[in-house]
Amino acid sequence: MPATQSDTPTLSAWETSMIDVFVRAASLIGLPRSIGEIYGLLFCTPQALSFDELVERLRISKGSVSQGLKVLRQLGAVKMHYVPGSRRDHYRPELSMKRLVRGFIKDQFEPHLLSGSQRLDNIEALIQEAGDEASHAHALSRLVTLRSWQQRTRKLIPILMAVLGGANFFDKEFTDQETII
Amino acid sequence: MPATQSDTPTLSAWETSMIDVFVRAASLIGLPRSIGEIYGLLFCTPQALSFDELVERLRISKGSVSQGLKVLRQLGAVKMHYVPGSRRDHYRPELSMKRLVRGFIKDQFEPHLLSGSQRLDNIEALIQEAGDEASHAHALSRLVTLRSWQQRTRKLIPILMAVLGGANFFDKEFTDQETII
DNA sequence: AACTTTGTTCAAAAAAACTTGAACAAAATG
DNA sequence: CATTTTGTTCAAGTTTTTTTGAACAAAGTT
Repeated sequence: MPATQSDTPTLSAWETSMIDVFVRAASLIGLPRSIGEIYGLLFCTPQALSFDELVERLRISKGSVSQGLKVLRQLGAVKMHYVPGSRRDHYRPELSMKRLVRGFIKDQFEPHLLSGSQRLDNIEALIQEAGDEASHAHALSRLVTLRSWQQRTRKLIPILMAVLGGANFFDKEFTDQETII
Repeated sequence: MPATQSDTPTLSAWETSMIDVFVRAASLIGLPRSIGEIYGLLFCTPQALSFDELVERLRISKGSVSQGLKVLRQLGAVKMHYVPGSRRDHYRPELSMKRLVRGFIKDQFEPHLLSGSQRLDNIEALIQEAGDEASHAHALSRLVTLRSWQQRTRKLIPILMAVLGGANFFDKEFTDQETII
């Protein structure tokens, strides 16, 4: 098979299925399909891939790849990888579950928790201002519940990270260059 | 103020803000606005509310309320509450964070984990069938990574529930009828 | 400096998700 | 049994999100 300069090898069956897993996972956590595809292909591929290779192999637009990589970089889900002799940026997937989860929580979760605290203070003020004295007690007690949920969520995150970071003897990966922590 | 038979009291400022918190929380976990509104209003209100009261006070369609309550029931986020002398179904919010989280995980998370296992087995078969012998090793090692992520997620869930269920001395609620566990 | 390569931005198009409301079913009432 | 009450279903309409691609910027080459 004489390869002309730009024949894009189509995705193999197993690659398609594995990418599909990431597309579903992305949608589960509220990220668009294209982001799942990009991370998925990087995950499947032994070498770092360039912008153009992602565009060609996935057959999605440059715009989608550009925005997708931007989000993935923010999340810490991909790392840029210098390839000598190439001017293009190359990308590798982050393979540590702990770092992936931390990135997601830091970027998508904690901001909401924070702004949440201020919102609850605001609500407390509104309850005080409200005319209806009779229902103050109930309103305030619900506010207490809400604050306790917030606080518990905050305490949960470090525990989660500790469990993910702890002695994970069951998932060493010996065949990869990367150390999976 | 002579109340005619169907004057709908508009939502107070604090109710609106508190409902807003739930609308945001809903969107964070991928649920539609209307579901956040319904749960939010139930959360704000001392008494159980009927279907019609939800439609009227939130000013959303019967269809939205019907579908929203269906999802909330599935999640275990609302409970039906019998009100003597009324033919209508009445609803109360589930106030236990543990139960809310469990309902969400059981309904939205675990199914994906399960189907995930079968998908990975499928991918393994596809890798074996694939012609490209050279990349088998890499593909299989990535599959191992994926399985370890799955397994860790599965182990995480009981820990999460245990932490939520454990001695949570800081969030007792004394003023409500319900026991918050 | 003109040209090429590489990647970003953003307005418009396309797709997906959500909401509505009218038609319908189920059960209670008279 | 006809009628009313209560709630569900679903096709069509609306809104939101995602994708595209052409114009643009930045930096490297000749």
